[in-house]
Order: sequence, then structure tokens, then C-alpha cells
Amino acid sequence: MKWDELEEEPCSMARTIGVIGDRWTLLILRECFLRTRRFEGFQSALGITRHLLAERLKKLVRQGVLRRIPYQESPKRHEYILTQKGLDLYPIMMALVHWGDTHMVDERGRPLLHEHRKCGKMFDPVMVCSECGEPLSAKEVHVHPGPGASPALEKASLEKKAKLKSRKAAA
Amino acid sequence: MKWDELEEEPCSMARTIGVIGDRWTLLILRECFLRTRRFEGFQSALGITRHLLAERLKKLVRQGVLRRIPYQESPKRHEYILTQKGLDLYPIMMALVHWGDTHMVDERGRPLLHEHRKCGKMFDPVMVCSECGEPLSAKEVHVHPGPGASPALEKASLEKKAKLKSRKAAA
DNA sequence: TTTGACAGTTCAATTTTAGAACTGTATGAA
DNA sequence: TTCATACAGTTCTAAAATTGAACTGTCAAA
Repeated sequence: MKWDELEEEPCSMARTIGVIGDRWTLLILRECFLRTRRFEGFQSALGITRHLLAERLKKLVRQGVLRRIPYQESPKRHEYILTQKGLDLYPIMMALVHWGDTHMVDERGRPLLHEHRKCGKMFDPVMVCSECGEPLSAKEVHVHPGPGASPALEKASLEKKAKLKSRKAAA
Repeated sequence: MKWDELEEEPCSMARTIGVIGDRWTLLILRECFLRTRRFEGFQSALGITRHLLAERLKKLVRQGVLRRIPYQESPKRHEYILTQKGLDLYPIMMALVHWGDTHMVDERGRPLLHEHRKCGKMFDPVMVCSECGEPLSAKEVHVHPGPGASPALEKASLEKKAKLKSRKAAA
């Protein structure tokens, strides 16, 4: 599979993965949410090679996740700022952090705590149903094909194709 | 950076990324949540090379995300099943899907719809504060160092080191 | 006039991944 | 019995991505 094909798959998860689904991109986005904005900032915080950093930033800008905004003329310098599309990645980031907090901490405990400004407390993120507000778990959710083709359907049709093919080969 | 170092970083997100932060792993996990359990199932659904699939499955088992369970003797065959640790990845998966649904759909609309068994409605996942139940946004959250070292501190100390180094070089 | 900050670009060497074929056990059909 | 198929991998080479390090170019401050 070529990775730019991912963005055209009839699966929202695959498309998302096509945009942010590699390690450096996720770490770059972590830095964005920690208020890093400049090339050198990302580079020194992450130790990523300058080559890759330039490439990833370009891609994120192309995808509309970051906006490249000049902060000085001569020499032209730009900052990379999260767009709304980028800010909307926040639940993904929090979900990643929370899983790590739950399953990957060492003896010392959590590296970071999160305070919710509105209520003033340290919190964990909880994913709930938009309709009834109850916490979600995999087992309580059923999947249906939507107006765009579903990966399940696609899977079935791929399997059909494979069978046809092998029959042809046999004939 | 070597990728197995990620798991030891004092950042829960980095550690999570070390486990599930590559494209194929995320797609394999998607299949797991869609009830795929066997080698051939993953391979034909995803088109991943058998080589990589074998490797990724091994890694997920090693990390405790999947359990490898025999379902027949002679020839020995195993299924790959999500552990609780794996099931706990569900919010991450849903967050990825939801972002794709919001920002990456084409004219045809969503590939999949999600029904919440408890309330019987099609829903979107919403991330809320465990303490007050309000939806979360990046701007309302403040980050504090926890008992394990924080990436912000680490960042600061790295920058200090870099400065010391450059001063030494100058001297 | 030299040094350093900043934001990249270039290039060879290494590492990962893709693609395809091969191994080995067992079942069911001809 | 022999052949084809299902299944779960392993092995190999070619292609692609990543690393590490050096280089480019502009400007400001010393």
C-alpha cells in the first residue's frame, strides 16, 4: 500500500491515519499542543532530523492541520500554528496520553497531570456517547454501513475479487 | 531516536506511540475491533505483507495488547484477541474515526455509523472531563508536572544542556 | 568582521518496508 | 493415492524511507 492511498480509503480511521498516523507526526503534534511553534523548537525538543521535520511540517500544512504564519520579514520566518482542524485532534492526543497513563507508567507515576480550568480539578478524559452521555466501551457499540462505503463491505468485496481471481487462475 | 527508546520516555504519549504509533499497527487494531482474529483475516483485509504482519502481531502480543490463543491443535493455530489493555485502546480508535468523519469525508458521507446499544441511537464520541462531565477542549486544560518527570521539564533541561555545551565549545 | 540564531536543503549510509516466492501441516476431493 | 486448498508463517531481494552530518543563506548583535 502506498501511504497517500490511505487518504482515499472508505474508512475514516484509515484517512486519519494517512494524515497523522506516523510516529514523528504525532510527536510534532504533541509539541504543537504544548505551544511549540517554530522549526528550531520542534527540532530541539524532539531530536528529529531537520530533513524529516521540514517534510512533516509541509505535509501538515498541506493537510490543513497547521497554518504557516509569518512572524517577521527579512529574513522571512514562519510559525506553525494549529488550525481548528488541528485543534480538533485534541481528543486523539488526550486518548493517547490517557492510555499511556493507564498502561505504560513506571514506578514514578504519571509524567503529566491535567487540570480542567472550568472545574479546577485534575481529571482524566472520558469518552461518552453524544446522545445519552454514558461512557463508551467497544462492546456496547454496533457498526452500520454509512452513506460512504464501509470497510466491512469493502473487505467482503475484496475477498470476492480474490476468489474470482483464484478461480480464473484455476480455469 | 530509536523507536524502542520511545517506550522509556517520560511522556505517556510517547510511550503509547511506541506501542501503537505506526500505520500498520493502527490498521491491525482497527481490524481487531472489527472482530478479525486470524493471520489470514488480517492479511486479506489489509493487504499488509505477511512479513510485517507477523512482526507487528508479535510486537502487540509482547506488549500485552493482544493475546495469542490456540484454537486448534495439529497444525497448531492461534487467534489474536484483544486483552483488556487492548480493549482500552477503544477511545483512541473512536477519536481517530471521529476526526476522520469530521474532517476527511468525501461527498458520499461517512463510511460507518455507530450505534450505542444502551440508548439505541447513532452517536458521536465526545471526550469529557471525568470530574465535571463537561466536554474538553485544548484551551481549557492546563498541564502540570506529575510524579514522573514531565516532557516540559525534560525539554527545558535539554535546552540547558545544549546551552552549556555551546558555551563550552565557545570557550 | 565575526559569531550565532534561525529555517531550511542536500547527500551518502543505514534501516524499514514491499513484493514475491517458499515451507510445512493438515483437510477434503478426485 | 494424489492433488488442490486453507492456514500461518519464514526467507529473500529490491525499493523506499529515515538518519546523521554537513551545507546554504539571511539577518542581528558583539
